[in-house]
Amino acid sequence: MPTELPKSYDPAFIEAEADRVWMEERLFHADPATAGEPYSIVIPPPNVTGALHLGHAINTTLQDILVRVHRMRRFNTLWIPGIDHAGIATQAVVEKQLKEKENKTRHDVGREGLVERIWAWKQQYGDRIVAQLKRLGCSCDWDRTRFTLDDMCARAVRETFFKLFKDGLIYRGKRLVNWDTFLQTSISDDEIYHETVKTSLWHIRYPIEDKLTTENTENTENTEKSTEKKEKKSASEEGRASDSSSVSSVGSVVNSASRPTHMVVATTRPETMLGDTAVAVHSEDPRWNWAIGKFVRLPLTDRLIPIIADDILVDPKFGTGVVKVTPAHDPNDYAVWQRHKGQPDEIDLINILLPDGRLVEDARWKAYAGMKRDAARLKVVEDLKAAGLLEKEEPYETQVGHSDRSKTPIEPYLSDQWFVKMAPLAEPALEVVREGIIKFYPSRFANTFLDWLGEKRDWPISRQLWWGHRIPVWTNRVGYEAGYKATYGSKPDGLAVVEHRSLLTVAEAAGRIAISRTELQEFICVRDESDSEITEYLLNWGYEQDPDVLDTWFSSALWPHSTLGWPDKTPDLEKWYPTSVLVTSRDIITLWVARMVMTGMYNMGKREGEAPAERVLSEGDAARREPRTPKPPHPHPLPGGEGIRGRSRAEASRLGIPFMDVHIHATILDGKGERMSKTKGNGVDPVDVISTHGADALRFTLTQMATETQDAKMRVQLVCPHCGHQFDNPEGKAPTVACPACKKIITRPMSNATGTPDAPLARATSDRFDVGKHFCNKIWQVSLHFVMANLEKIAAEDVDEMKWSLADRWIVSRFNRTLEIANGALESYRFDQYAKACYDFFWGDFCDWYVEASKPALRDSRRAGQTAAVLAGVLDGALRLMHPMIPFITEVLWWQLNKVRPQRGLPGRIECPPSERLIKATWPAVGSFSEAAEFLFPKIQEIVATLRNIRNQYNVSPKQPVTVSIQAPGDASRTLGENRELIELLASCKIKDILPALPEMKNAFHTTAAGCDLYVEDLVDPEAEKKVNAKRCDDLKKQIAALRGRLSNEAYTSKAPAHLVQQTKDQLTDAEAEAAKLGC
RNA sequence: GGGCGCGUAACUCAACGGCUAGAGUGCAACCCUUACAAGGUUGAAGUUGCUGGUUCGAAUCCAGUCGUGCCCACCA
Repeated sequence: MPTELPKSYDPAFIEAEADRVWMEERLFHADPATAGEPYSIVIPPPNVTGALHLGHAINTTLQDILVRVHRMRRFNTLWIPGIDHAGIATQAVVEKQLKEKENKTRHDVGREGLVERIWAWKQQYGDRIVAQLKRLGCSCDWDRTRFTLDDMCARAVRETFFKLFKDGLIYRGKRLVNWDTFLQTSISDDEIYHETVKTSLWHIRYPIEDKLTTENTENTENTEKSTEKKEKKSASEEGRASDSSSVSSVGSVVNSASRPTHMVVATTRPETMLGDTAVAVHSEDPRWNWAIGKFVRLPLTDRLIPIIADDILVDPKFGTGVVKVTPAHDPNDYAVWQRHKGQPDEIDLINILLPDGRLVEDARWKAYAGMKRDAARLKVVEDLKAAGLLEKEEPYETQVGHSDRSKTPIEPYLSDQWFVKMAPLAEPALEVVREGIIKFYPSRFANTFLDWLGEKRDWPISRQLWWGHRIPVWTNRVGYEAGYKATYGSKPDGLAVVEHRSLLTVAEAAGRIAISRTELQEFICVRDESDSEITEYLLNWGYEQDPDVLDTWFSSALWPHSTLGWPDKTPDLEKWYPTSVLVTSRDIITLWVARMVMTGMYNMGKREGEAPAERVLSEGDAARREPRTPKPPHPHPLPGGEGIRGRSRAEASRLGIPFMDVHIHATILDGKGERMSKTKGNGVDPVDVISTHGADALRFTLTQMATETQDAKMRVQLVCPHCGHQFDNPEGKAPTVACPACKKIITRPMSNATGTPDAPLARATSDRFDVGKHFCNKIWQVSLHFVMANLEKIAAEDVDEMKWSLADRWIVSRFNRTLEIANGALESYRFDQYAKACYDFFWGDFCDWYVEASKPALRDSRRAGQTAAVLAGVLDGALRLMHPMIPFITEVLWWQLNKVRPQRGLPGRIECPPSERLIKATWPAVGSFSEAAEFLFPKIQEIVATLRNIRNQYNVSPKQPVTVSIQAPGDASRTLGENRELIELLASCKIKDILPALPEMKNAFHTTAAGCDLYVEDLVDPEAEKKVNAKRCDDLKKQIAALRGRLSNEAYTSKAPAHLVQQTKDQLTDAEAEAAKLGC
């Protein structure tokens, strides 16, 4: 470090210095062998797709605060950083780039080629993210940086998949995916945008037939199995239908003569009727419930499909009350199919589309086979018209989902996917949150978790992508024989097949593979990626690895234990799992938090014997259980050495839960109240803010904004790269704008914009961060140029509290009070309160009052020594207190303080054990208070404020001292007398007398403060006096009236707490006394 | 449609059911006072969205209502 620190606050210098030392001395590095209770956090891994924005900045700042506090509290603290590979988003970005730069598709470069390119891209952008985190001051253990697609995570993924597969929790099933018929791939929900499309709503007649005709025409159905089912079904439905008509309410029985002969359904996609397998009505709709169990003849196909009841799908008040059901091509209808599956009224599922959007070749709709969707739609409508089955066609506007990538309409498309069964995994996860073993802060977010997980919807985990963890399942898609023949040139004989089977059995028993079979296929999950013996063998037998990859959340779900080395029993895992807290934003409670709890418990839970993952809470648990909604604690100290929480770590460890607390923090919004995101282009790069305000200012401001309920809105401004002018970011999405000051063109910092020589890239920032910058400046100035400058001049002497002034005792007590508030705030994740406590203390108490009070004392050789000691002790404590929030400035000031005054500390009040580096210093302990000083000093503040007020009212020049006499009751006059000099300095006045009784003061301005009479000489102006005092009198009168009213209310005096009643009485006495003095 | 929030000074936000509802910014006046003009002192600024209820007492709790935001499900 250079010997000379810059005179003015220079964040860039400070950040570089502190960062260099922290890195050189590896002070973020954690070692499991070190002593201390474990404290650990895993970072929510940012997506590698883009640069970080302020949302990430608040998230990581809060984590860093917790990490640094615990490091100072002597926990063995680890913060693991990392990045998420972000499946589809990343692949899409690279594919887009490929198209733009080389005009190639992914098929041109092939699977390996594409993945290689994505890795290269990842390297660049991953490094950028890490660099951003470092600039923010995140004290992550960079040696442990993980990536969700690195080898370590891959092993955990592989092992988890294998376990789930073996336990029968992974299965193959059909699912409706969002299918892009142009790119022929499924896409995620996030990549769909909805567009309003003008189309028609077609009303189609479906003729009703009863059961008799059914059996005659059933032959048109193709599979023998379904005929069999249908007959059974029809019979049972018949029973049910008659049941319902006899049971249901008035109006359900309709005269059969009036019954219609057809049903009318409305649709915007008429071609899908070819895949209809039912029509649904509401079971209590009197218009239709008589028809449940009967059939309709599906036009154009001549198929009979059942009329079923589905009260979830059908809203009887909407439209005709009849809904066509096309399970293979509509998500709601698919849900109907699922609901009725295995029930007596089970229905079929018919796919009519090919991956390219043409209609499947099928005897049932020969006329349309091979046609494109839109052509088929036209022809279906035409044919219905011709058949007289089109009731009407009306214009209609609807929202149609489009693929963001091909801009073509999405088709819901049925395909084979892998799923994880949720029920067995979800139940234990629900339990630990219900029981408060995992706690949410704020607590209301537990509901989000519970509601979502409570649905236990199976989790589709396969994605038709190339970027991700490939599904480790090999399938004999082509049958053994063909594959075997392709490899060995002949069909396998019986012996070979038997040998093959037994080899598989042996491998399965050895835990190398797991097998599941359907009638048509065999699925083999290979446990170890490096087990090439098995995989080569399988390939030779004609097995193929599933081409899909896993949902990116599958690897994220394992993050807390995979990053610590699981499945190995590493020292890291032993030491730091479960992690202490998860800090994240509310939008991924379901996608991420819930899944981490499930997989954590599944992989890490210690099951005794055969006991299932579910557990029964013991009595001990119940005793330890705390109320679900704890009130934010008022100042109280952190519990001693047993962690920031009182819950048992051992229990959490046994259950395998990934973290004990979940803190959901506020969301950062732009000036319009919209969430910051890359695609919207309203994200602000924290590094830009660091360049304009400094990292500490950024962190302080974000901490202050981290309230419990309110999201943080901030107006975004651009900094012109030409002239430095700062102006509001104009609305709209134009990539460039003109600077209002110099009129030159600049590029807006949107997504990955880089700017051009003509239009350089602007920085985005916000004047909301001024608070932090001003605060840091204040800290710098007072610490370096006042406190330390004085400490250099004044020799250290032993602390002797007997020599302390009122102000000395007061500031030390205030420090401890602040520390107590900060501890309570941090314990309940109320970061805003922590920031406010620091700010109020440092600026409001220390700078505004104590520093001023110390000035006369520092000039007095008898008092200078003690005052210097108090200044040093308080500054020491304050730097420790604020370091987690604003680490750079406090660290650099700390070094200087060490030089200037290496030994400091106020025994029993503020202990200051020395430390070379602040990051390694201890967190202060709450020392004892001075109640008397905290009572008396504010009286002086009040008198000073009143005198200042009078000066301003009278427009007295600051250079012109006024003469003041104070009449104060006995004790008070002694205290005031001791602080005469202080009052004189702060109020710029000259005090003549401070006495219990003053002679009559005729030529003086009279007012009151803190129960004393103040007389300001030479300011005699009855009008002005009246004006100044009139307002005070008004207030007093109102107050007296209110207090009297309260006391005369018997309900109040009898029901309100005694201390409040007493307080009211005291206030009344004081107010009346003051009113009397002022002659109100 | 379901769920969760929010509505307090011109702006951004605080405020365990209990002192005259606070702070920062902005605004006004005065001050380059020997740490700091990125500063200091003082001041103005509020029917706590609206209506009703519970209570000795409501910004706070309850009901309704209007406005607004987010998440989820989305209409044949």
